[in-house]
Amino acid sequence: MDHSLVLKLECAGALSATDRQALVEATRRVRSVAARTVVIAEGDKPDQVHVVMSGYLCRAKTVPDGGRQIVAWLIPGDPCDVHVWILGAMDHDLVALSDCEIACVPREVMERLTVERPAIARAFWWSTLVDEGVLREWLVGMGRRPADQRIAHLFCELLLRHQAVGRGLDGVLDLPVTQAELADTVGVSTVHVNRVLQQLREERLIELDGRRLILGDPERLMRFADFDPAYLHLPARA
Amino acid sequence: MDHSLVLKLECAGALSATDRQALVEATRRVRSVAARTVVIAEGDKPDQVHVVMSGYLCRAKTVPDGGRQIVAWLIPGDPCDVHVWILGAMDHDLVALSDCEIACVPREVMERLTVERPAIARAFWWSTLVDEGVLREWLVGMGRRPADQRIAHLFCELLLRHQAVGRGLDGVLDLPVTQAELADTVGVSTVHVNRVLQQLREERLIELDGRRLILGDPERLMRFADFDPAYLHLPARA
DNA sequence: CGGCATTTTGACAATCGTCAATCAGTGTGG
DNA sequence: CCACACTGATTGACGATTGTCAAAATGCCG
Repeated sequence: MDHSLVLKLECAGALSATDRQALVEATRRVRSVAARTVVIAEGDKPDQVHVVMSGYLCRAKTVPDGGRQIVAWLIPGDPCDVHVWILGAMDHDLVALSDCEIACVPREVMERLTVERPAIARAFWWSTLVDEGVLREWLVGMGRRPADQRIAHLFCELLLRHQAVGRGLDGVLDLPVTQAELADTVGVSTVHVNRVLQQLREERLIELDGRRLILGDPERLMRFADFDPAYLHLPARA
Repeated sequence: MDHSLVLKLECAGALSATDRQALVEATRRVRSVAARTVVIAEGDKPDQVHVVMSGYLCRAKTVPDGGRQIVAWLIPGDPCDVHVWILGAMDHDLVALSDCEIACVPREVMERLTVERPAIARAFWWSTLVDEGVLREWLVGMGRRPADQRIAHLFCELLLRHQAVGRGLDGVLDLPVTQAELADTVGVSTVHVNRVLQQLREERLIELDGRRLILGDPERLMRFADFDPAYLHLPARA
């Protein structure tokens, strides 16, 4: 019981044993990727679907002044770009935030999977709808929440999403990313991220040493961050 | 040649005459809605797809302190929530920004349409992928662009999206919304929106009198806003 | 004319960015 | 083992953008 994609998709509803088997088969071909590798670049037109098996990927857009905005984090179990081939070209980059492993599912395999297995098609639909929900919630954060709440909110989200695929159940997450990457995510300067993290540590809301994030009291952090998990559309907690 | 939904979906590729006809049929039932009406509330589980026929709708999320963040604008031709029924419940409100007309397509009709007509199914897919692209671009704006560029960027986007459905070809858009609603959209205070609008008017980048927006030199505005239309995935300009 | 929503203005404060320097950790070559 | 380089974290001073509060002006509609 440890295949992230299966666990993730089962958040949308139970799958049959053969469905699960088909997903495991489809993701057998795995590629290892070093941190900071650009997996898909803006302008590309990929012909396969990627699924994160371990580590973190992100979606990022670059702005003319050299800045960068990260617009999504992908964790194990997350499929990327289930239907990219419908668009002419990628409008952003897909970049490895940490060392990670990525399964590559050719378009034909993907199409067969969704045509022959309605439960899987539906689950992928669910996944993209949730991705949209996450984007909307991030937008709310950017528009209405100060930087400290935004960062806390991100940590809450990462915890719940990891727990949905059987990780971080003890409140501990691997987080091998730099403060600059957090800054690109929450839309503030590196310096300000640093100050905010210190404050969050000060108030004992988080422990973070550069590669491990420990959330000792998630409920308190969620209250601080004004975090309501509804937008993740996860099944009720066991 | 004036059905917004048909024009919009044909951005994804040409449709056959019978496909177009089917879309016109499906959107025959129209509902008029006054500005500020909540069409679908957070927590609802709607069983029909809406399509904007005239006016503006928005997606909005409310935060505990009473604030509100608008996370999307819907203009004529835009379908909303093509597959909502897959999620348990709406995680945000759908609200009329202006008086508008909305077609209501029952779920069964929608499912028949997409099952029987692959080109239409594909076009709806394209539409949701573009919606995601827009969300990502807004996030970039919130994170990396100052308020004046964000507002200018919004205006550029509205112009191009309208032009894609045959409106605003002369650079003039109806915009019967308040500065407070613009503020909720770009994530700044009403006061600041006011100051920014004055500055944009000062520099002759826009004309705006409360219900009409005139963009006399769209190219200049786009340069100012750092606007790259690629994320809208529109077909090349005629 | 009299409300009412909206826009506009000004003064002041808070959040956050920029710049520049320092500190800490890690890996490499001698 | 140590000097060195390099990346990332931290700190402080200062400034810019933007928020808040409160009031006044404008426009709309009955």
